[in-house]
Amino acid sequence: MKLATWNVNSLKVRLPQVLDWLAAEQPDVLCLQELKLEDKAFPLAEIEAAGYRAAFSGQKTYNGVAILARAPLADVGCGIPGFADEQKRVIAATVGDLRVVCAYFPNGQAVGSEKFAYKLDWLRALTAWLGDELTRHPRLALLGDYNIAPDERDAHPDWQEEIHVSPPERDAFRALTALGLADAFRLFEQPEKSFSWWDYRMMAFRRNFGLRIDHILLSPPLAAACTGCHVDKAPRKLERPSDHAPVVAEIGH
DNA sequence: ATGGCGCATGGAATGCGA
Repeated sequence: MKLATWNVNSLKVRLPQVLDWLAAEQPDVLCLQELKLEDKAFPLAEIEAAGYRAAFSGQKTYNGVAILARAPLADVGCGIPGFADEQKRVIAATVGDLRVVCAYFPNGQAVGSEKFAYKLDWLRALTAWLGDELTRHPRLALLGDYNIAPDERDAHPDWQEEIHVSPPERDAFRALTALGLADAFRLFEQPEKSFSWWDYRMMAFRRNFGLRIDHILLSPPLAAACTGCHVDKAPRKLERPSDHAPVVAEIGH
């Protein structure tokens, strides 16, 4: 079974790339972030024609998340229960015996800003909810754009900003793994300077000036069955790419 | 210190992302 996550930075613009990628990679589950479109504009017909079903929660201009899956999606929920938020950042669904949570974590803008405080509040709420969710669903995967580079290896040495690498953000990431969730990427040997996002500017992709901020966290039974995890840089090389690349994890039976 | 690119909105210039 193949699980994947991809921040597409506008599903409207990236739909042809998403359809090509689905056809080529045949994931069982693909989580999308930054749809940047309202639900009425979601390209459901095209995705169903590609052999996938979809659960989605979108809004105009910003945010927006979706789970695409070959199998039916059950028990769909949007947002973090008990955390009032107009920003569409979380969607969860059960696919077979798997609980899939797709999340677009807040950017945070700058350490100490209002948006940074929101990021930390959001992370606290997410972590508390997932603690509950794990008791109900032992086979759980949290996929998405975390906007956190968990440790030193996950940021280019020349990354100057504090955002995405600050101690409070990394503490919040560790609070998630402390629930028992494993970073699928780090279950395996990986090339040095493996990243999942590269700025559009400064020829960042060509220089591999990036961050690893897109992650797949797996609960213990899934981590035990995980046979591989990698970043697929191919879509980042296309014309008009998203600034993020897909991350893929393979799970055995 | 700033902008640099791309996307959205709206129909130019601005906000935002990371």
